[in-house]
Amino acid sequence: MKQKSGQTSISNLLVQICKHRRNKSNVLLSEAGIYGGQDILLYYLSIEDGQTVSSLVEKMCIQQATISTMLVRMQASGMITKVKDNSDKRTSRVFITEQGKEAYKKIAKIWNAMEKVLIKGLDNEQQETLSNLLRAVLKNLE
Amino acid sequence: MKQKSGQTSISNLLVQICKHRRNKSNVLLSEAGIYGGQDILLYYLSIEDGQTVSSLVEKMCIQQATISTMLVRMQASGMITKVKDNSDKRTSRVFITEQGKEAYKKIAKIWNAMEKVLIKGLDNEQQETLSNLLRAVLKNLE
DNA sequence: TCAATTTAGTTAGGCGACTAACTAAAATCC
DNA sequence: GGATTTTAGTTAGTCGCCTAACTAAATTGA
Repeated sequence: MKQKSGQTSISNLLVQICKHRRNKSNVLLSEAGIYGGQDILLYYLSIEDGQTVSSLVEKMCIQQATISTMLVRMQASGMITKVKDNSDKRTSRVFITEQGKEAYKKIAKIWNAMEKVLIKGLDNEQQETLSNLLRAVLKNLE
Repeated sequence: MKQKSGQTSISNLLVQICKHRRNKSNVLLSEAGIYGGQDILLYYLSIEDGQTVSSLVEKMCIQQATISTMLVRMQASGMITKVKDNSDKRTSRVFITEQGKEAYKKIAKIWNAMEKVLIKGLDNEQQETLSNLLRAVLKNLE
């Protein structure tokens, strides 16, 4: 059996979708004063404030180095603050600022809007099916 | 109806999948001596050699600026060559080198391997369903 | 014909993401 | 208790990707 590849593969469809999703998302996020990637960080901080950098790294599935420079920028832009932990002087705890909270409100709206765009025209059953299949794919990658 | 968001949304699943897919892909591609993103360029060149930069930009859905620096690097690493077009001195034509062709052979194998990983455990019908749903999502984004 | 506009690419600078090499602090172990 | 190892983060450097500003060449249009 000849395998699909290139243009027609699921892999390529995913790449295309992510490219477009990211582009659309970035346009909207820039209106909230943040950059793509920072939204996820603010999401996790809004779930639990004052986490360590390592904790965020684990949840966000990114490298320490990535988040490190990201936090420098986000502190500079006033979205978060970083406080050294006294009980363990290696670690820093990250807190979301009021400005960050305001930004996150916009982010939540943007995510909902993005989701609506993505699933436009799909009925509940199709959404469920897609969700299940994507979960299977994700599992395959982990 | 409460909308799904955050962790459980299709948008988030797609982000997760793409992150993992990209990571896995990058590991394999680095063994072929190229970086993520360069594979797609070599793919389009292998389909049609000697294209203009604009032509590649259109197919790859990226900005001229992105491909411009990318081509500088890929010419430096010996994957492609760039030749000024005499009939239109604004344009350059991009050619894949022998080394680039060798790299592409590896890329094709990597893509097939990636596809296999992605769809592991899904039967033909599920693959078809997923493919159709992803196409619908992609259409929603365009 | 010659100025104005469009088109093709490049350069500069910023962000997310990565690896590798590093510092500093905590934990472990002899 | 002191040396070794592990853990937490940072810094430097590379890439892909983007926007904005720029150059140069082709096209259009009065």
